This record gives sequence, C-alpha cells and structure tokens, in this order.
Amino acid sequence: MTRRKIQIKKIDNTTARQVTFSKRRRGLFKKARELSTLCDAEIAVIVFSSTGKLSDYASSSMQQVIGRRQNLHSKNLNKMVQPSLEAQIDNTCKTLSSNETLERTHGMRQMIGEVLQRLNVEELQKLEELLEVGLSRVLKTKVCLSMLSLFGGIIIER
Amino acid sequence: MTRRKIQIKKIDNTTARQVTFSKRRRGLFKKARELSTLCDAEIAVIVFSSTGKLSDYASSSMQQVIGRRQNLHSKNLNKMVQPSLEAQIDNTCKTLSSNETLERTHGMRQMIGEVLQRLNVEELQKLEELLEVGLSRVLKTKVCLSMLSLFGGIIIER
DNA sequence: CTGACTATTATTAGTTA
DNA sequence: TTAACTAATAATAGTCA
Repeated sequence: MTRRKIQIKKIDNTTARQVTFSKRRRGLFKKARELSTLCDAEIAVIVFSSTGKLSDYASSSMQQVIGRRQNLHSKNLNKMVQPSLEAQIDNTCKTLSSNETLERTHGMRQMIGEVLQRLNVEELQKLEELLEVGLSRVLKTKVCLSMLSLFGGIIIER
Repeated sequence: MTRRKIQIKKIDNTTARQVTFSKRRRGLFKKARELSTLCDAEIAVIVFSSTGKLSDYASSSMQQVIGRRQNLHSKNLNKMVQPSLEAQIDNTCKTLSSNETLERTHGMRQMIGEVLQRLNVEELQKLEELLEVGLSRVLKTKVCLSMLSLFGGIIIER
C-alpha cells in the first residue's frame, strides 16, 4: 500500500509480520477512536496477536462490554485504596437482592459492568475460586445457562 | 482528510454524520479484516451507531466472543432444522453435569460458545424468560456473581 | 528489537448526479 | 434519500539508522 502494493495474505517473515502488526493495530485503534468521536458511536475492538497477546480499544460506554476497567493499565493497579473483596461481594449481593425497582436483566448487566470496574484480575480469580468451591453441580448448570442467556442477550439484541 | 482536513469531533449535521459513519465503518471493518489476515490475529470489532444499531466484524475464532453465529445473517435463520429448545437445554444440562473430565471453567466457556452457536435470538429470549421465572433471588445473586467471574475471566486473562 | 523517514497506495470529505 | 466521483489527506511497506 505504499512503497509497493501488497496482497492481503499472511506475511511469512516473522519480523515483518510483527512490525506490520504493531503499525496496523495502532492504525485500527486510531480509526476506531475517530469513528467513535466523529459519529458518536460506541465501539469496542478486541485484538489477539498470533502469540495470544490481548489488546483492545473501547469507547467509554463499551468498557464493560470488553470487561475491563479504564485504569487496567495503571501501574498502581493493586495498590489502589478500595474495600476488601469480601466487602465488595457482600455489597453487591445486598444491592442485587434489595433493589426491587431495577428491571432484572438490566440491573444485572449494569451490575456486571459496575463490579467489573471495581475488581482487578486477581480479585476476579479469587472470586472464581470462591464460587468453584461453593457451587453444586446443579447450580453450576443453571449458572451456565443463565450466563448463556444473559451474555448472549447483551450482545445479540439487535 | 481529503477535500479538506477535518478535526476529530462530533459531526453536527445529522446527514453528514450518517454518511461518514457508513463510510468509516466499512473502512474500519476492512482494516480489521486485513490485519487479521496479514498477521494471523484474531479480531473482533463491535460498533453501535448513535441510534443504537449494532454491527460487527469478527475473525473466525472470535465469533463466539461477540456471541453470534456464523450464519446469523442468513435469511433462513428460523427455518433451520434443529432440535427443539427444550431438547437442547436438556442435552446441555446432561453434558455439563456428566462430563467429569472437563476442567470446570474451560468446560463452561466452551459450552457457552457451543450453545451460542446453536441457539438463535428468539430462543435465547425464550431461555431468558424461562430462567426469569425459575430462579430464586438468592440464586440470581449467585448467578450474577458467577457470570461476573467467568465473563471477566474470558476477556481479562492476559 | 525500535523508531524515523518517505514514496506510494488507500481512504475519504466534499461535491456532484 | 443514495451512489459515484475525485482532490486531498492519511496510512503504511520498505528502508535505513
């Protein structure tokens, strides 16, 4: 597309491929950012490199769709002052089960977004272990189906 | 960026904004496709227009990340020959609760992907209603926390 | 590897049909 | 409206430090 026109197929040379990956990924994110700003659109871009490394762009309201917090890249990730995991879970449970006025699905989705914004990776892993131990097989099945339903619903509604 | 350089801020004129949206969205998807092909990367791009309409691009392995089936756009979506919703759920439950060798989390994630690929939008909505009725509030809380944990885990691991 | 350079191609803003 | 056209800007493949 410049010194020479190239054809769009996998670049064999590993080094060249990595360089192109970096350049074009930056370009892709820039385009996404511009489109979002110019047209008031919400955009999420998720990229896995061939070595499995994840990077992403998300306009503000899409942060929760890709399940990450605005400040995930902060060096101070684990040093932030925040309530304990237990307190956060407890608070989430209380909010979930007491707020009768929230439409259920909407409330759940919002909750997912809100809590994701407060938990970091390590905490999510602890939470997962916690559930791992506590859930019966029957419950797991229901959980899975619920996830399926809701996770599907978040994205698929169109 | 052509007849004139523009500055990147929301385009006021509605018509112009819509036109630009269409053009640039196509450009964004093309860039994503090229990056995926050239560099063997897995990419998902999710776009909501300002009016809320969803469109997306996903390289093959990312189809399940954005929760849609390869043939979602098929006109024959609802005419496909497939087992009843009840049979699918039943089968999913059996698989989930009988396969002892599947590592739990991995199994769940795989299941989500697999089932999403078989259910269509209407079926997901029916499934959601079904769960709506059946789940107690306590279970809902656990379901939400599980989703949080697993949904977070899918994306956040890096 | 990483960043800067630039000749060229690709994208697109504004225009016209 | 929607589509095609181009002049002009933007992105980038290849190169070099």
